[in-house]
Amino acid sequence: MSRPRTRIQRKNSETILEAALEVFSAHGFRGATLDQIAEVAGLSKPNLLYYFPSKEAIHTELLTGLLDTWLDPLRAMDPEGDPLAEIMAYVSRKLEMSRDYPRESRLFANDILQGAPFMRAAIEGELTALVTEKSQVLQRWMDEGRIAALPPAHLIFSIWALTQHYADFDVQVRAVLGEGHDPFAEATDYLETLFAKLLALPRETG
Amino acid sequence: MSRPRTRIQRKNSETILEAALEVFSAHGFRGATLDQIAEVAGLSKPNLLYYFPSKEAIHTELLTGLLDTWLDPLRAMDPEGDPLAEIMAYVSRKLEMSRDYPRESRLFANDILQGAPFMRAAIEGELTALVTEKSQVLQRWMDEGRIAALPPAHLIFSIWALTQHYADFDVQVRAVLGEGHDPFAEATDYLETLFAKLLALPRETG
DNA sequence: TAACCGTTTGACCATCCGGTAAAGGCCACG
DNA sequence: CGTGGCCTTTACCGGATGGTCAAACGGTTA
Repeated sequence: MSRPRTRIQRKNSETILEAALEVFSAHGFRGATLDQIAEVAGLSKPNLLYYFPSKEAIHTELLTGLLDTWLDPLRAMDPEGDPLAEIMAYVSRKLEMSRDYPRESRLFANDILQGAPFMRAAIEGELTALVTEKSQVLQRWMDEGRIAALPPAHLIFSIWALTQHYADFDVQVRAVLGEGHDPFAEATDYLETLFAKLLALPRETG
Repeated sequence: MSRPRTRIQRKNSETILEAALEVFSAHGFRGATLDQIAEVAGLSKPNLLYYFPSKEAIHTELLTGLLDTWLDPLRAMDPEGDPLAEIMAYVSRKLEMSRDYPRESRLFANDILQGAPFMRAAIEGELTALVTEKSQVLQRWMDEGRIAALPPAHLIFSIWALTQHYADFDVQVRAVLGEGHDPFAEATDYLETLFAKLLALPRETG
């Protein structure tokens, strides 16, 4: 189903993947059922299996199809740009992803939490390669004295952790903050402050 | 089974809960099966159900039994202590929990990720109360000018996010870092730097 | 209009899984 | 050393669930 031919195939495949995202992200792979996905998609279960060979195939296509999108913000970090601005923009984009695409965030989180049974290959390949590449950029910026010197990989981890937390642990964040808070608006300010302080060059000791 | 009477009851209940922690944290509630837990525990499935009334009862007892332990590091933050030292100690303890009790971290993460079907009450009650209490302590420290002024709840979120990341996303962290790294040792240094910079009082503008 | 082909569905199957029943084993106590 | 009661197991049940199949549907084309 990777190359849908007819219009109806394209439409139904998309409908199914959208429904699958909804259900898989909310219940995990094992916790999701084809019946649930079928209901959300407005299709019958055998009809799902006309478009995809199995439950696992739907899940796999979802993950692989979304991975690129998920890594785009990091890819967009420009080695020729201004270091601080590039990193802040990356944090900002990543937090927007958490706000606008929390289901995708949870989908990935579910898998990685359980030892990445589905994403292991992508993590060890594509993702590690990208982080390695961008770590070198960060390291160069640090060597050039344009941002504070820090372990680049851990800097990236902290960006992931802090931004994805607001998507993955949304219920907890909202419960703790209570009514009358906009978690993402507050997080935007807070993370901007945090990374500004973290990356600022240490003052000359006088 | 909350009050085991005989020695054998106590032992088997503990064995079951230990096995359940192993299996639930690795596969989530729905992904775990009683047969898996029974196998890990070295008991038969009906035997599990002699000690606990249902799969859900095992899961619930696990969660409630571990919640207090999980919140202990935050509870231990002393309002009368030195602000920076207290917070740094909290970060340190929380990271140690991630290192020494990753299964517990994943158990909670699994539930919250999926909307906290099991922990919702505890999150809205106990956890929110504790965070509220400690937020006031942090706010006072900020008002007294002893640490940088930041939104207290978000400060706590960032401690959770950054420390738990190393437990919950362990496979990803290790894949990205590659061989020859000690994620937790490096994280200790990195997070110490991060929070030191974050909490440092802004210099007088000269 | 008839026939072809992509699409949809109702009925069904096999397996997995949480849970039950009842018989048998085993230990502690008298 | 026997008996009562705690513990364990074998066999099994019923519902949920992933997946199959063949028939039916419907739109496009000759």
